[in-house]
Parts: sequence; structure tokens; C-alpha cells
Amino acid sequence: MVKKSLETATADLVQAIGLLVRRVRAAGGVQEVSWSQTSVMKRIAASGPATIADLARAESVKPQSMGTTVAALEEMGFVERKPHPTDGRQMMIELTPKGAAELKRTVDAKRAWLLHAISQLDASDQQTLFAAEEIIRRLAERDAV
Amino acid sequence: MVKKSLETATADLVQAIGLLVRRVRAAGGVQEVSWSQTSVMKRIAASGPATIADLARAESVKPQSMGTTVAALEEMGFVERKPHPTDGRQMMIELTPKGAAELKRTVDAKRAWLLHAISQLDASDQQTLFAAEEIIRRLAERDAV
DNA sequence: TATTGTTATACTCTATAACTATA
DNA sequence: TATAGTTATAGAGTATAACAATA
Repeated sequence: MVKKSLETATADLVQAIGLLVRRVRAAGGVQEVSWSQTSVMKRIAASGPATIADLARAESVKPQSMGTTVAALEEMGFVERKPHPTDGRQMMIELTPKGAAELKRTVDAKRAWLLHAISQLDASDQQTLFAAEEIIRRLAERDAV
Repeated sequence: MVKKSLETATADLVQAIGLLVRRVRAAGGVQEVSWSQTSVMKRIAASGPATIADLARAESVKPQSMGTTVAALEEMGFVERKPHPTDGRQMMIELTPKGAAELKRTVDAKRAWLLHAISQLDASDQQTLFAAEEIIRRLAERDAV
């Protein structure tokens, strides 16, 4: 096979990711917690309470969008807003015990299909996939403003 | 490092993909052609004219959603609807020369950031990423109805 | 009856703009 | 002035429901 150009390979990667995202969505049915919401909960669980602005930067969305995401999580009782101890403008977003429990059910119905599909890959493919995960994460965090 | 469970690794992969998708979107600014639209054009370019129903199945969306996507591409002059030769119900979606030209500009402004980021990875990381692309594509095509 | 496609409507995620409160 | 957050509004992408035309 002729080696793809970097441009072609990148375009193919973007397409493949889009296909997988839609495939997972199609398999998901009604979702209690969205990808964005889960990502925020995972982040708070890993790094501790954070402000809306911090979360927005980390997740590459605008603060207004993160406000919506956090409000939805708050509505479900998965996070709480606490006033910042010294800066009256900021709100610290904390994970509630209910949110931590929700997060523990790491793979919810939405991701059951993907888990099953990955579990049927051979060990080598799984290894490649999870090695790529680390690279994808590094790319996503590149130049995060 | 302790080996992650498959559940944890899958959840981390989902999060990483979500982060990258948002990161690319944030870098993109105004986009002429969306991920979904590009994916459809790539598919027609690779496999030839297809019906709305075929495209919907392949892209894991509902026919109504694919109708919207195709209508947008048609509006931009990138695809054309042709009546099916024998089945009066079906419409064959074909790529126009304008669409093919658009597709050749494989990496548009939206993906320039990603191309640049990937170009700065070392060769080994690039290889892992593109090996994963093939696996991701296989996953996405699994059980496609 | 089953399939293809269209139209109408709604929901999720994110964006921009305009505002208030605090630093 | 600059930053953190909120409220209002809009757009893209997808979904469900109801329908018409054809097989």
C-alpha cells in the first residue's frame, strides 16, 4: 500500500472519529449523562473542585457553554456550587457523593455497546487503541488556552 | 502503573475523543463543511453514488438526518440528486466536480490545527495514531444496521 | 405491507452578545 | 479595566412523528 500523506491520514482520522461518535450515539438510546457532562465529572473527580472558567478552558468550550453543562449536572444532583473562599466572583464546582457514585458506573448504557465491541478486539488492537488514547489526550490538551 | 480495567480504559478513550472533538471545533472558527458533510462526500467519492438510506446506515444516523445533511451539500453545489434508474422512490446522491474539488482540499481551515498538531508528534506516535484510525473505523462499522 | 424519502417539530451542545457583580 | 458568571438568543446536528409515493 502506498503511504498516505499526513493530510490524507489526518482527514481519515477525523472521519473515523466522527463515524465512531455517531455509531456510539446511535447505540446509546436515551442518555442520562452526556459525553460532555461525564468528561466534566471525570475531571473534577481526578483534579478536585474547579471553577466554571477552568473547566471551560480544559474542555475547550466557552464559559457560557460550561455554565449550561454544570447547571445540568447540578440539576441532577451530581455536582454542587460552593462560593470561592476568597474571590466572591468565582464558584467552585464540586462532585457530590451522588455524582461520584454515578461516575463509578463508568460505563453506562450509552457506552455498553462500545465496551462490548472493544472487548472483542484482539489484545494487540486493544493495546494500539489505548496507546492512541494517550496521544489523543495529549493532542486535545495542546495549546489549550 | 497498574493496568486499567477495560471499562476504565474505554471510558478514558471516550473522554479523550470528546476532548479532541471539542478542541478541533474550538480551533475551527467558521466552518464551510461540517464533519458529517465531509464524511458523506468522502464516502461517495470512495464508493460511488448512494441513496439517502444507504448513507444514513453507513454514517449511523436516521434517514431524516441524512436528508438534512445531503440538502446542505446540495445547497452548496457539492452533490446532486439523480433519480434512481429503476426504483422511483430512491434518489442517487452523486458528487459534483465542485464537490470533488472541495474534497481535494482535504484539510480545510477547520482541520489545519489538527494537522499541525499531528505533524509535530514523533513518528512513533503518528504511527500509533494512524494504526488506531483503522481500528476505530472497524469499530464504527461494526453491526452497522 | 414494506421501503424511500420529505416535512414538521424538538432536543442537545455549543456559540455570540449583553449584562451584573467582584477584583 | 479585567475577570467570573448569568441570561437571552441562535445555529448545527440529530431525533421522533406523521405523511406521500413507490415497490
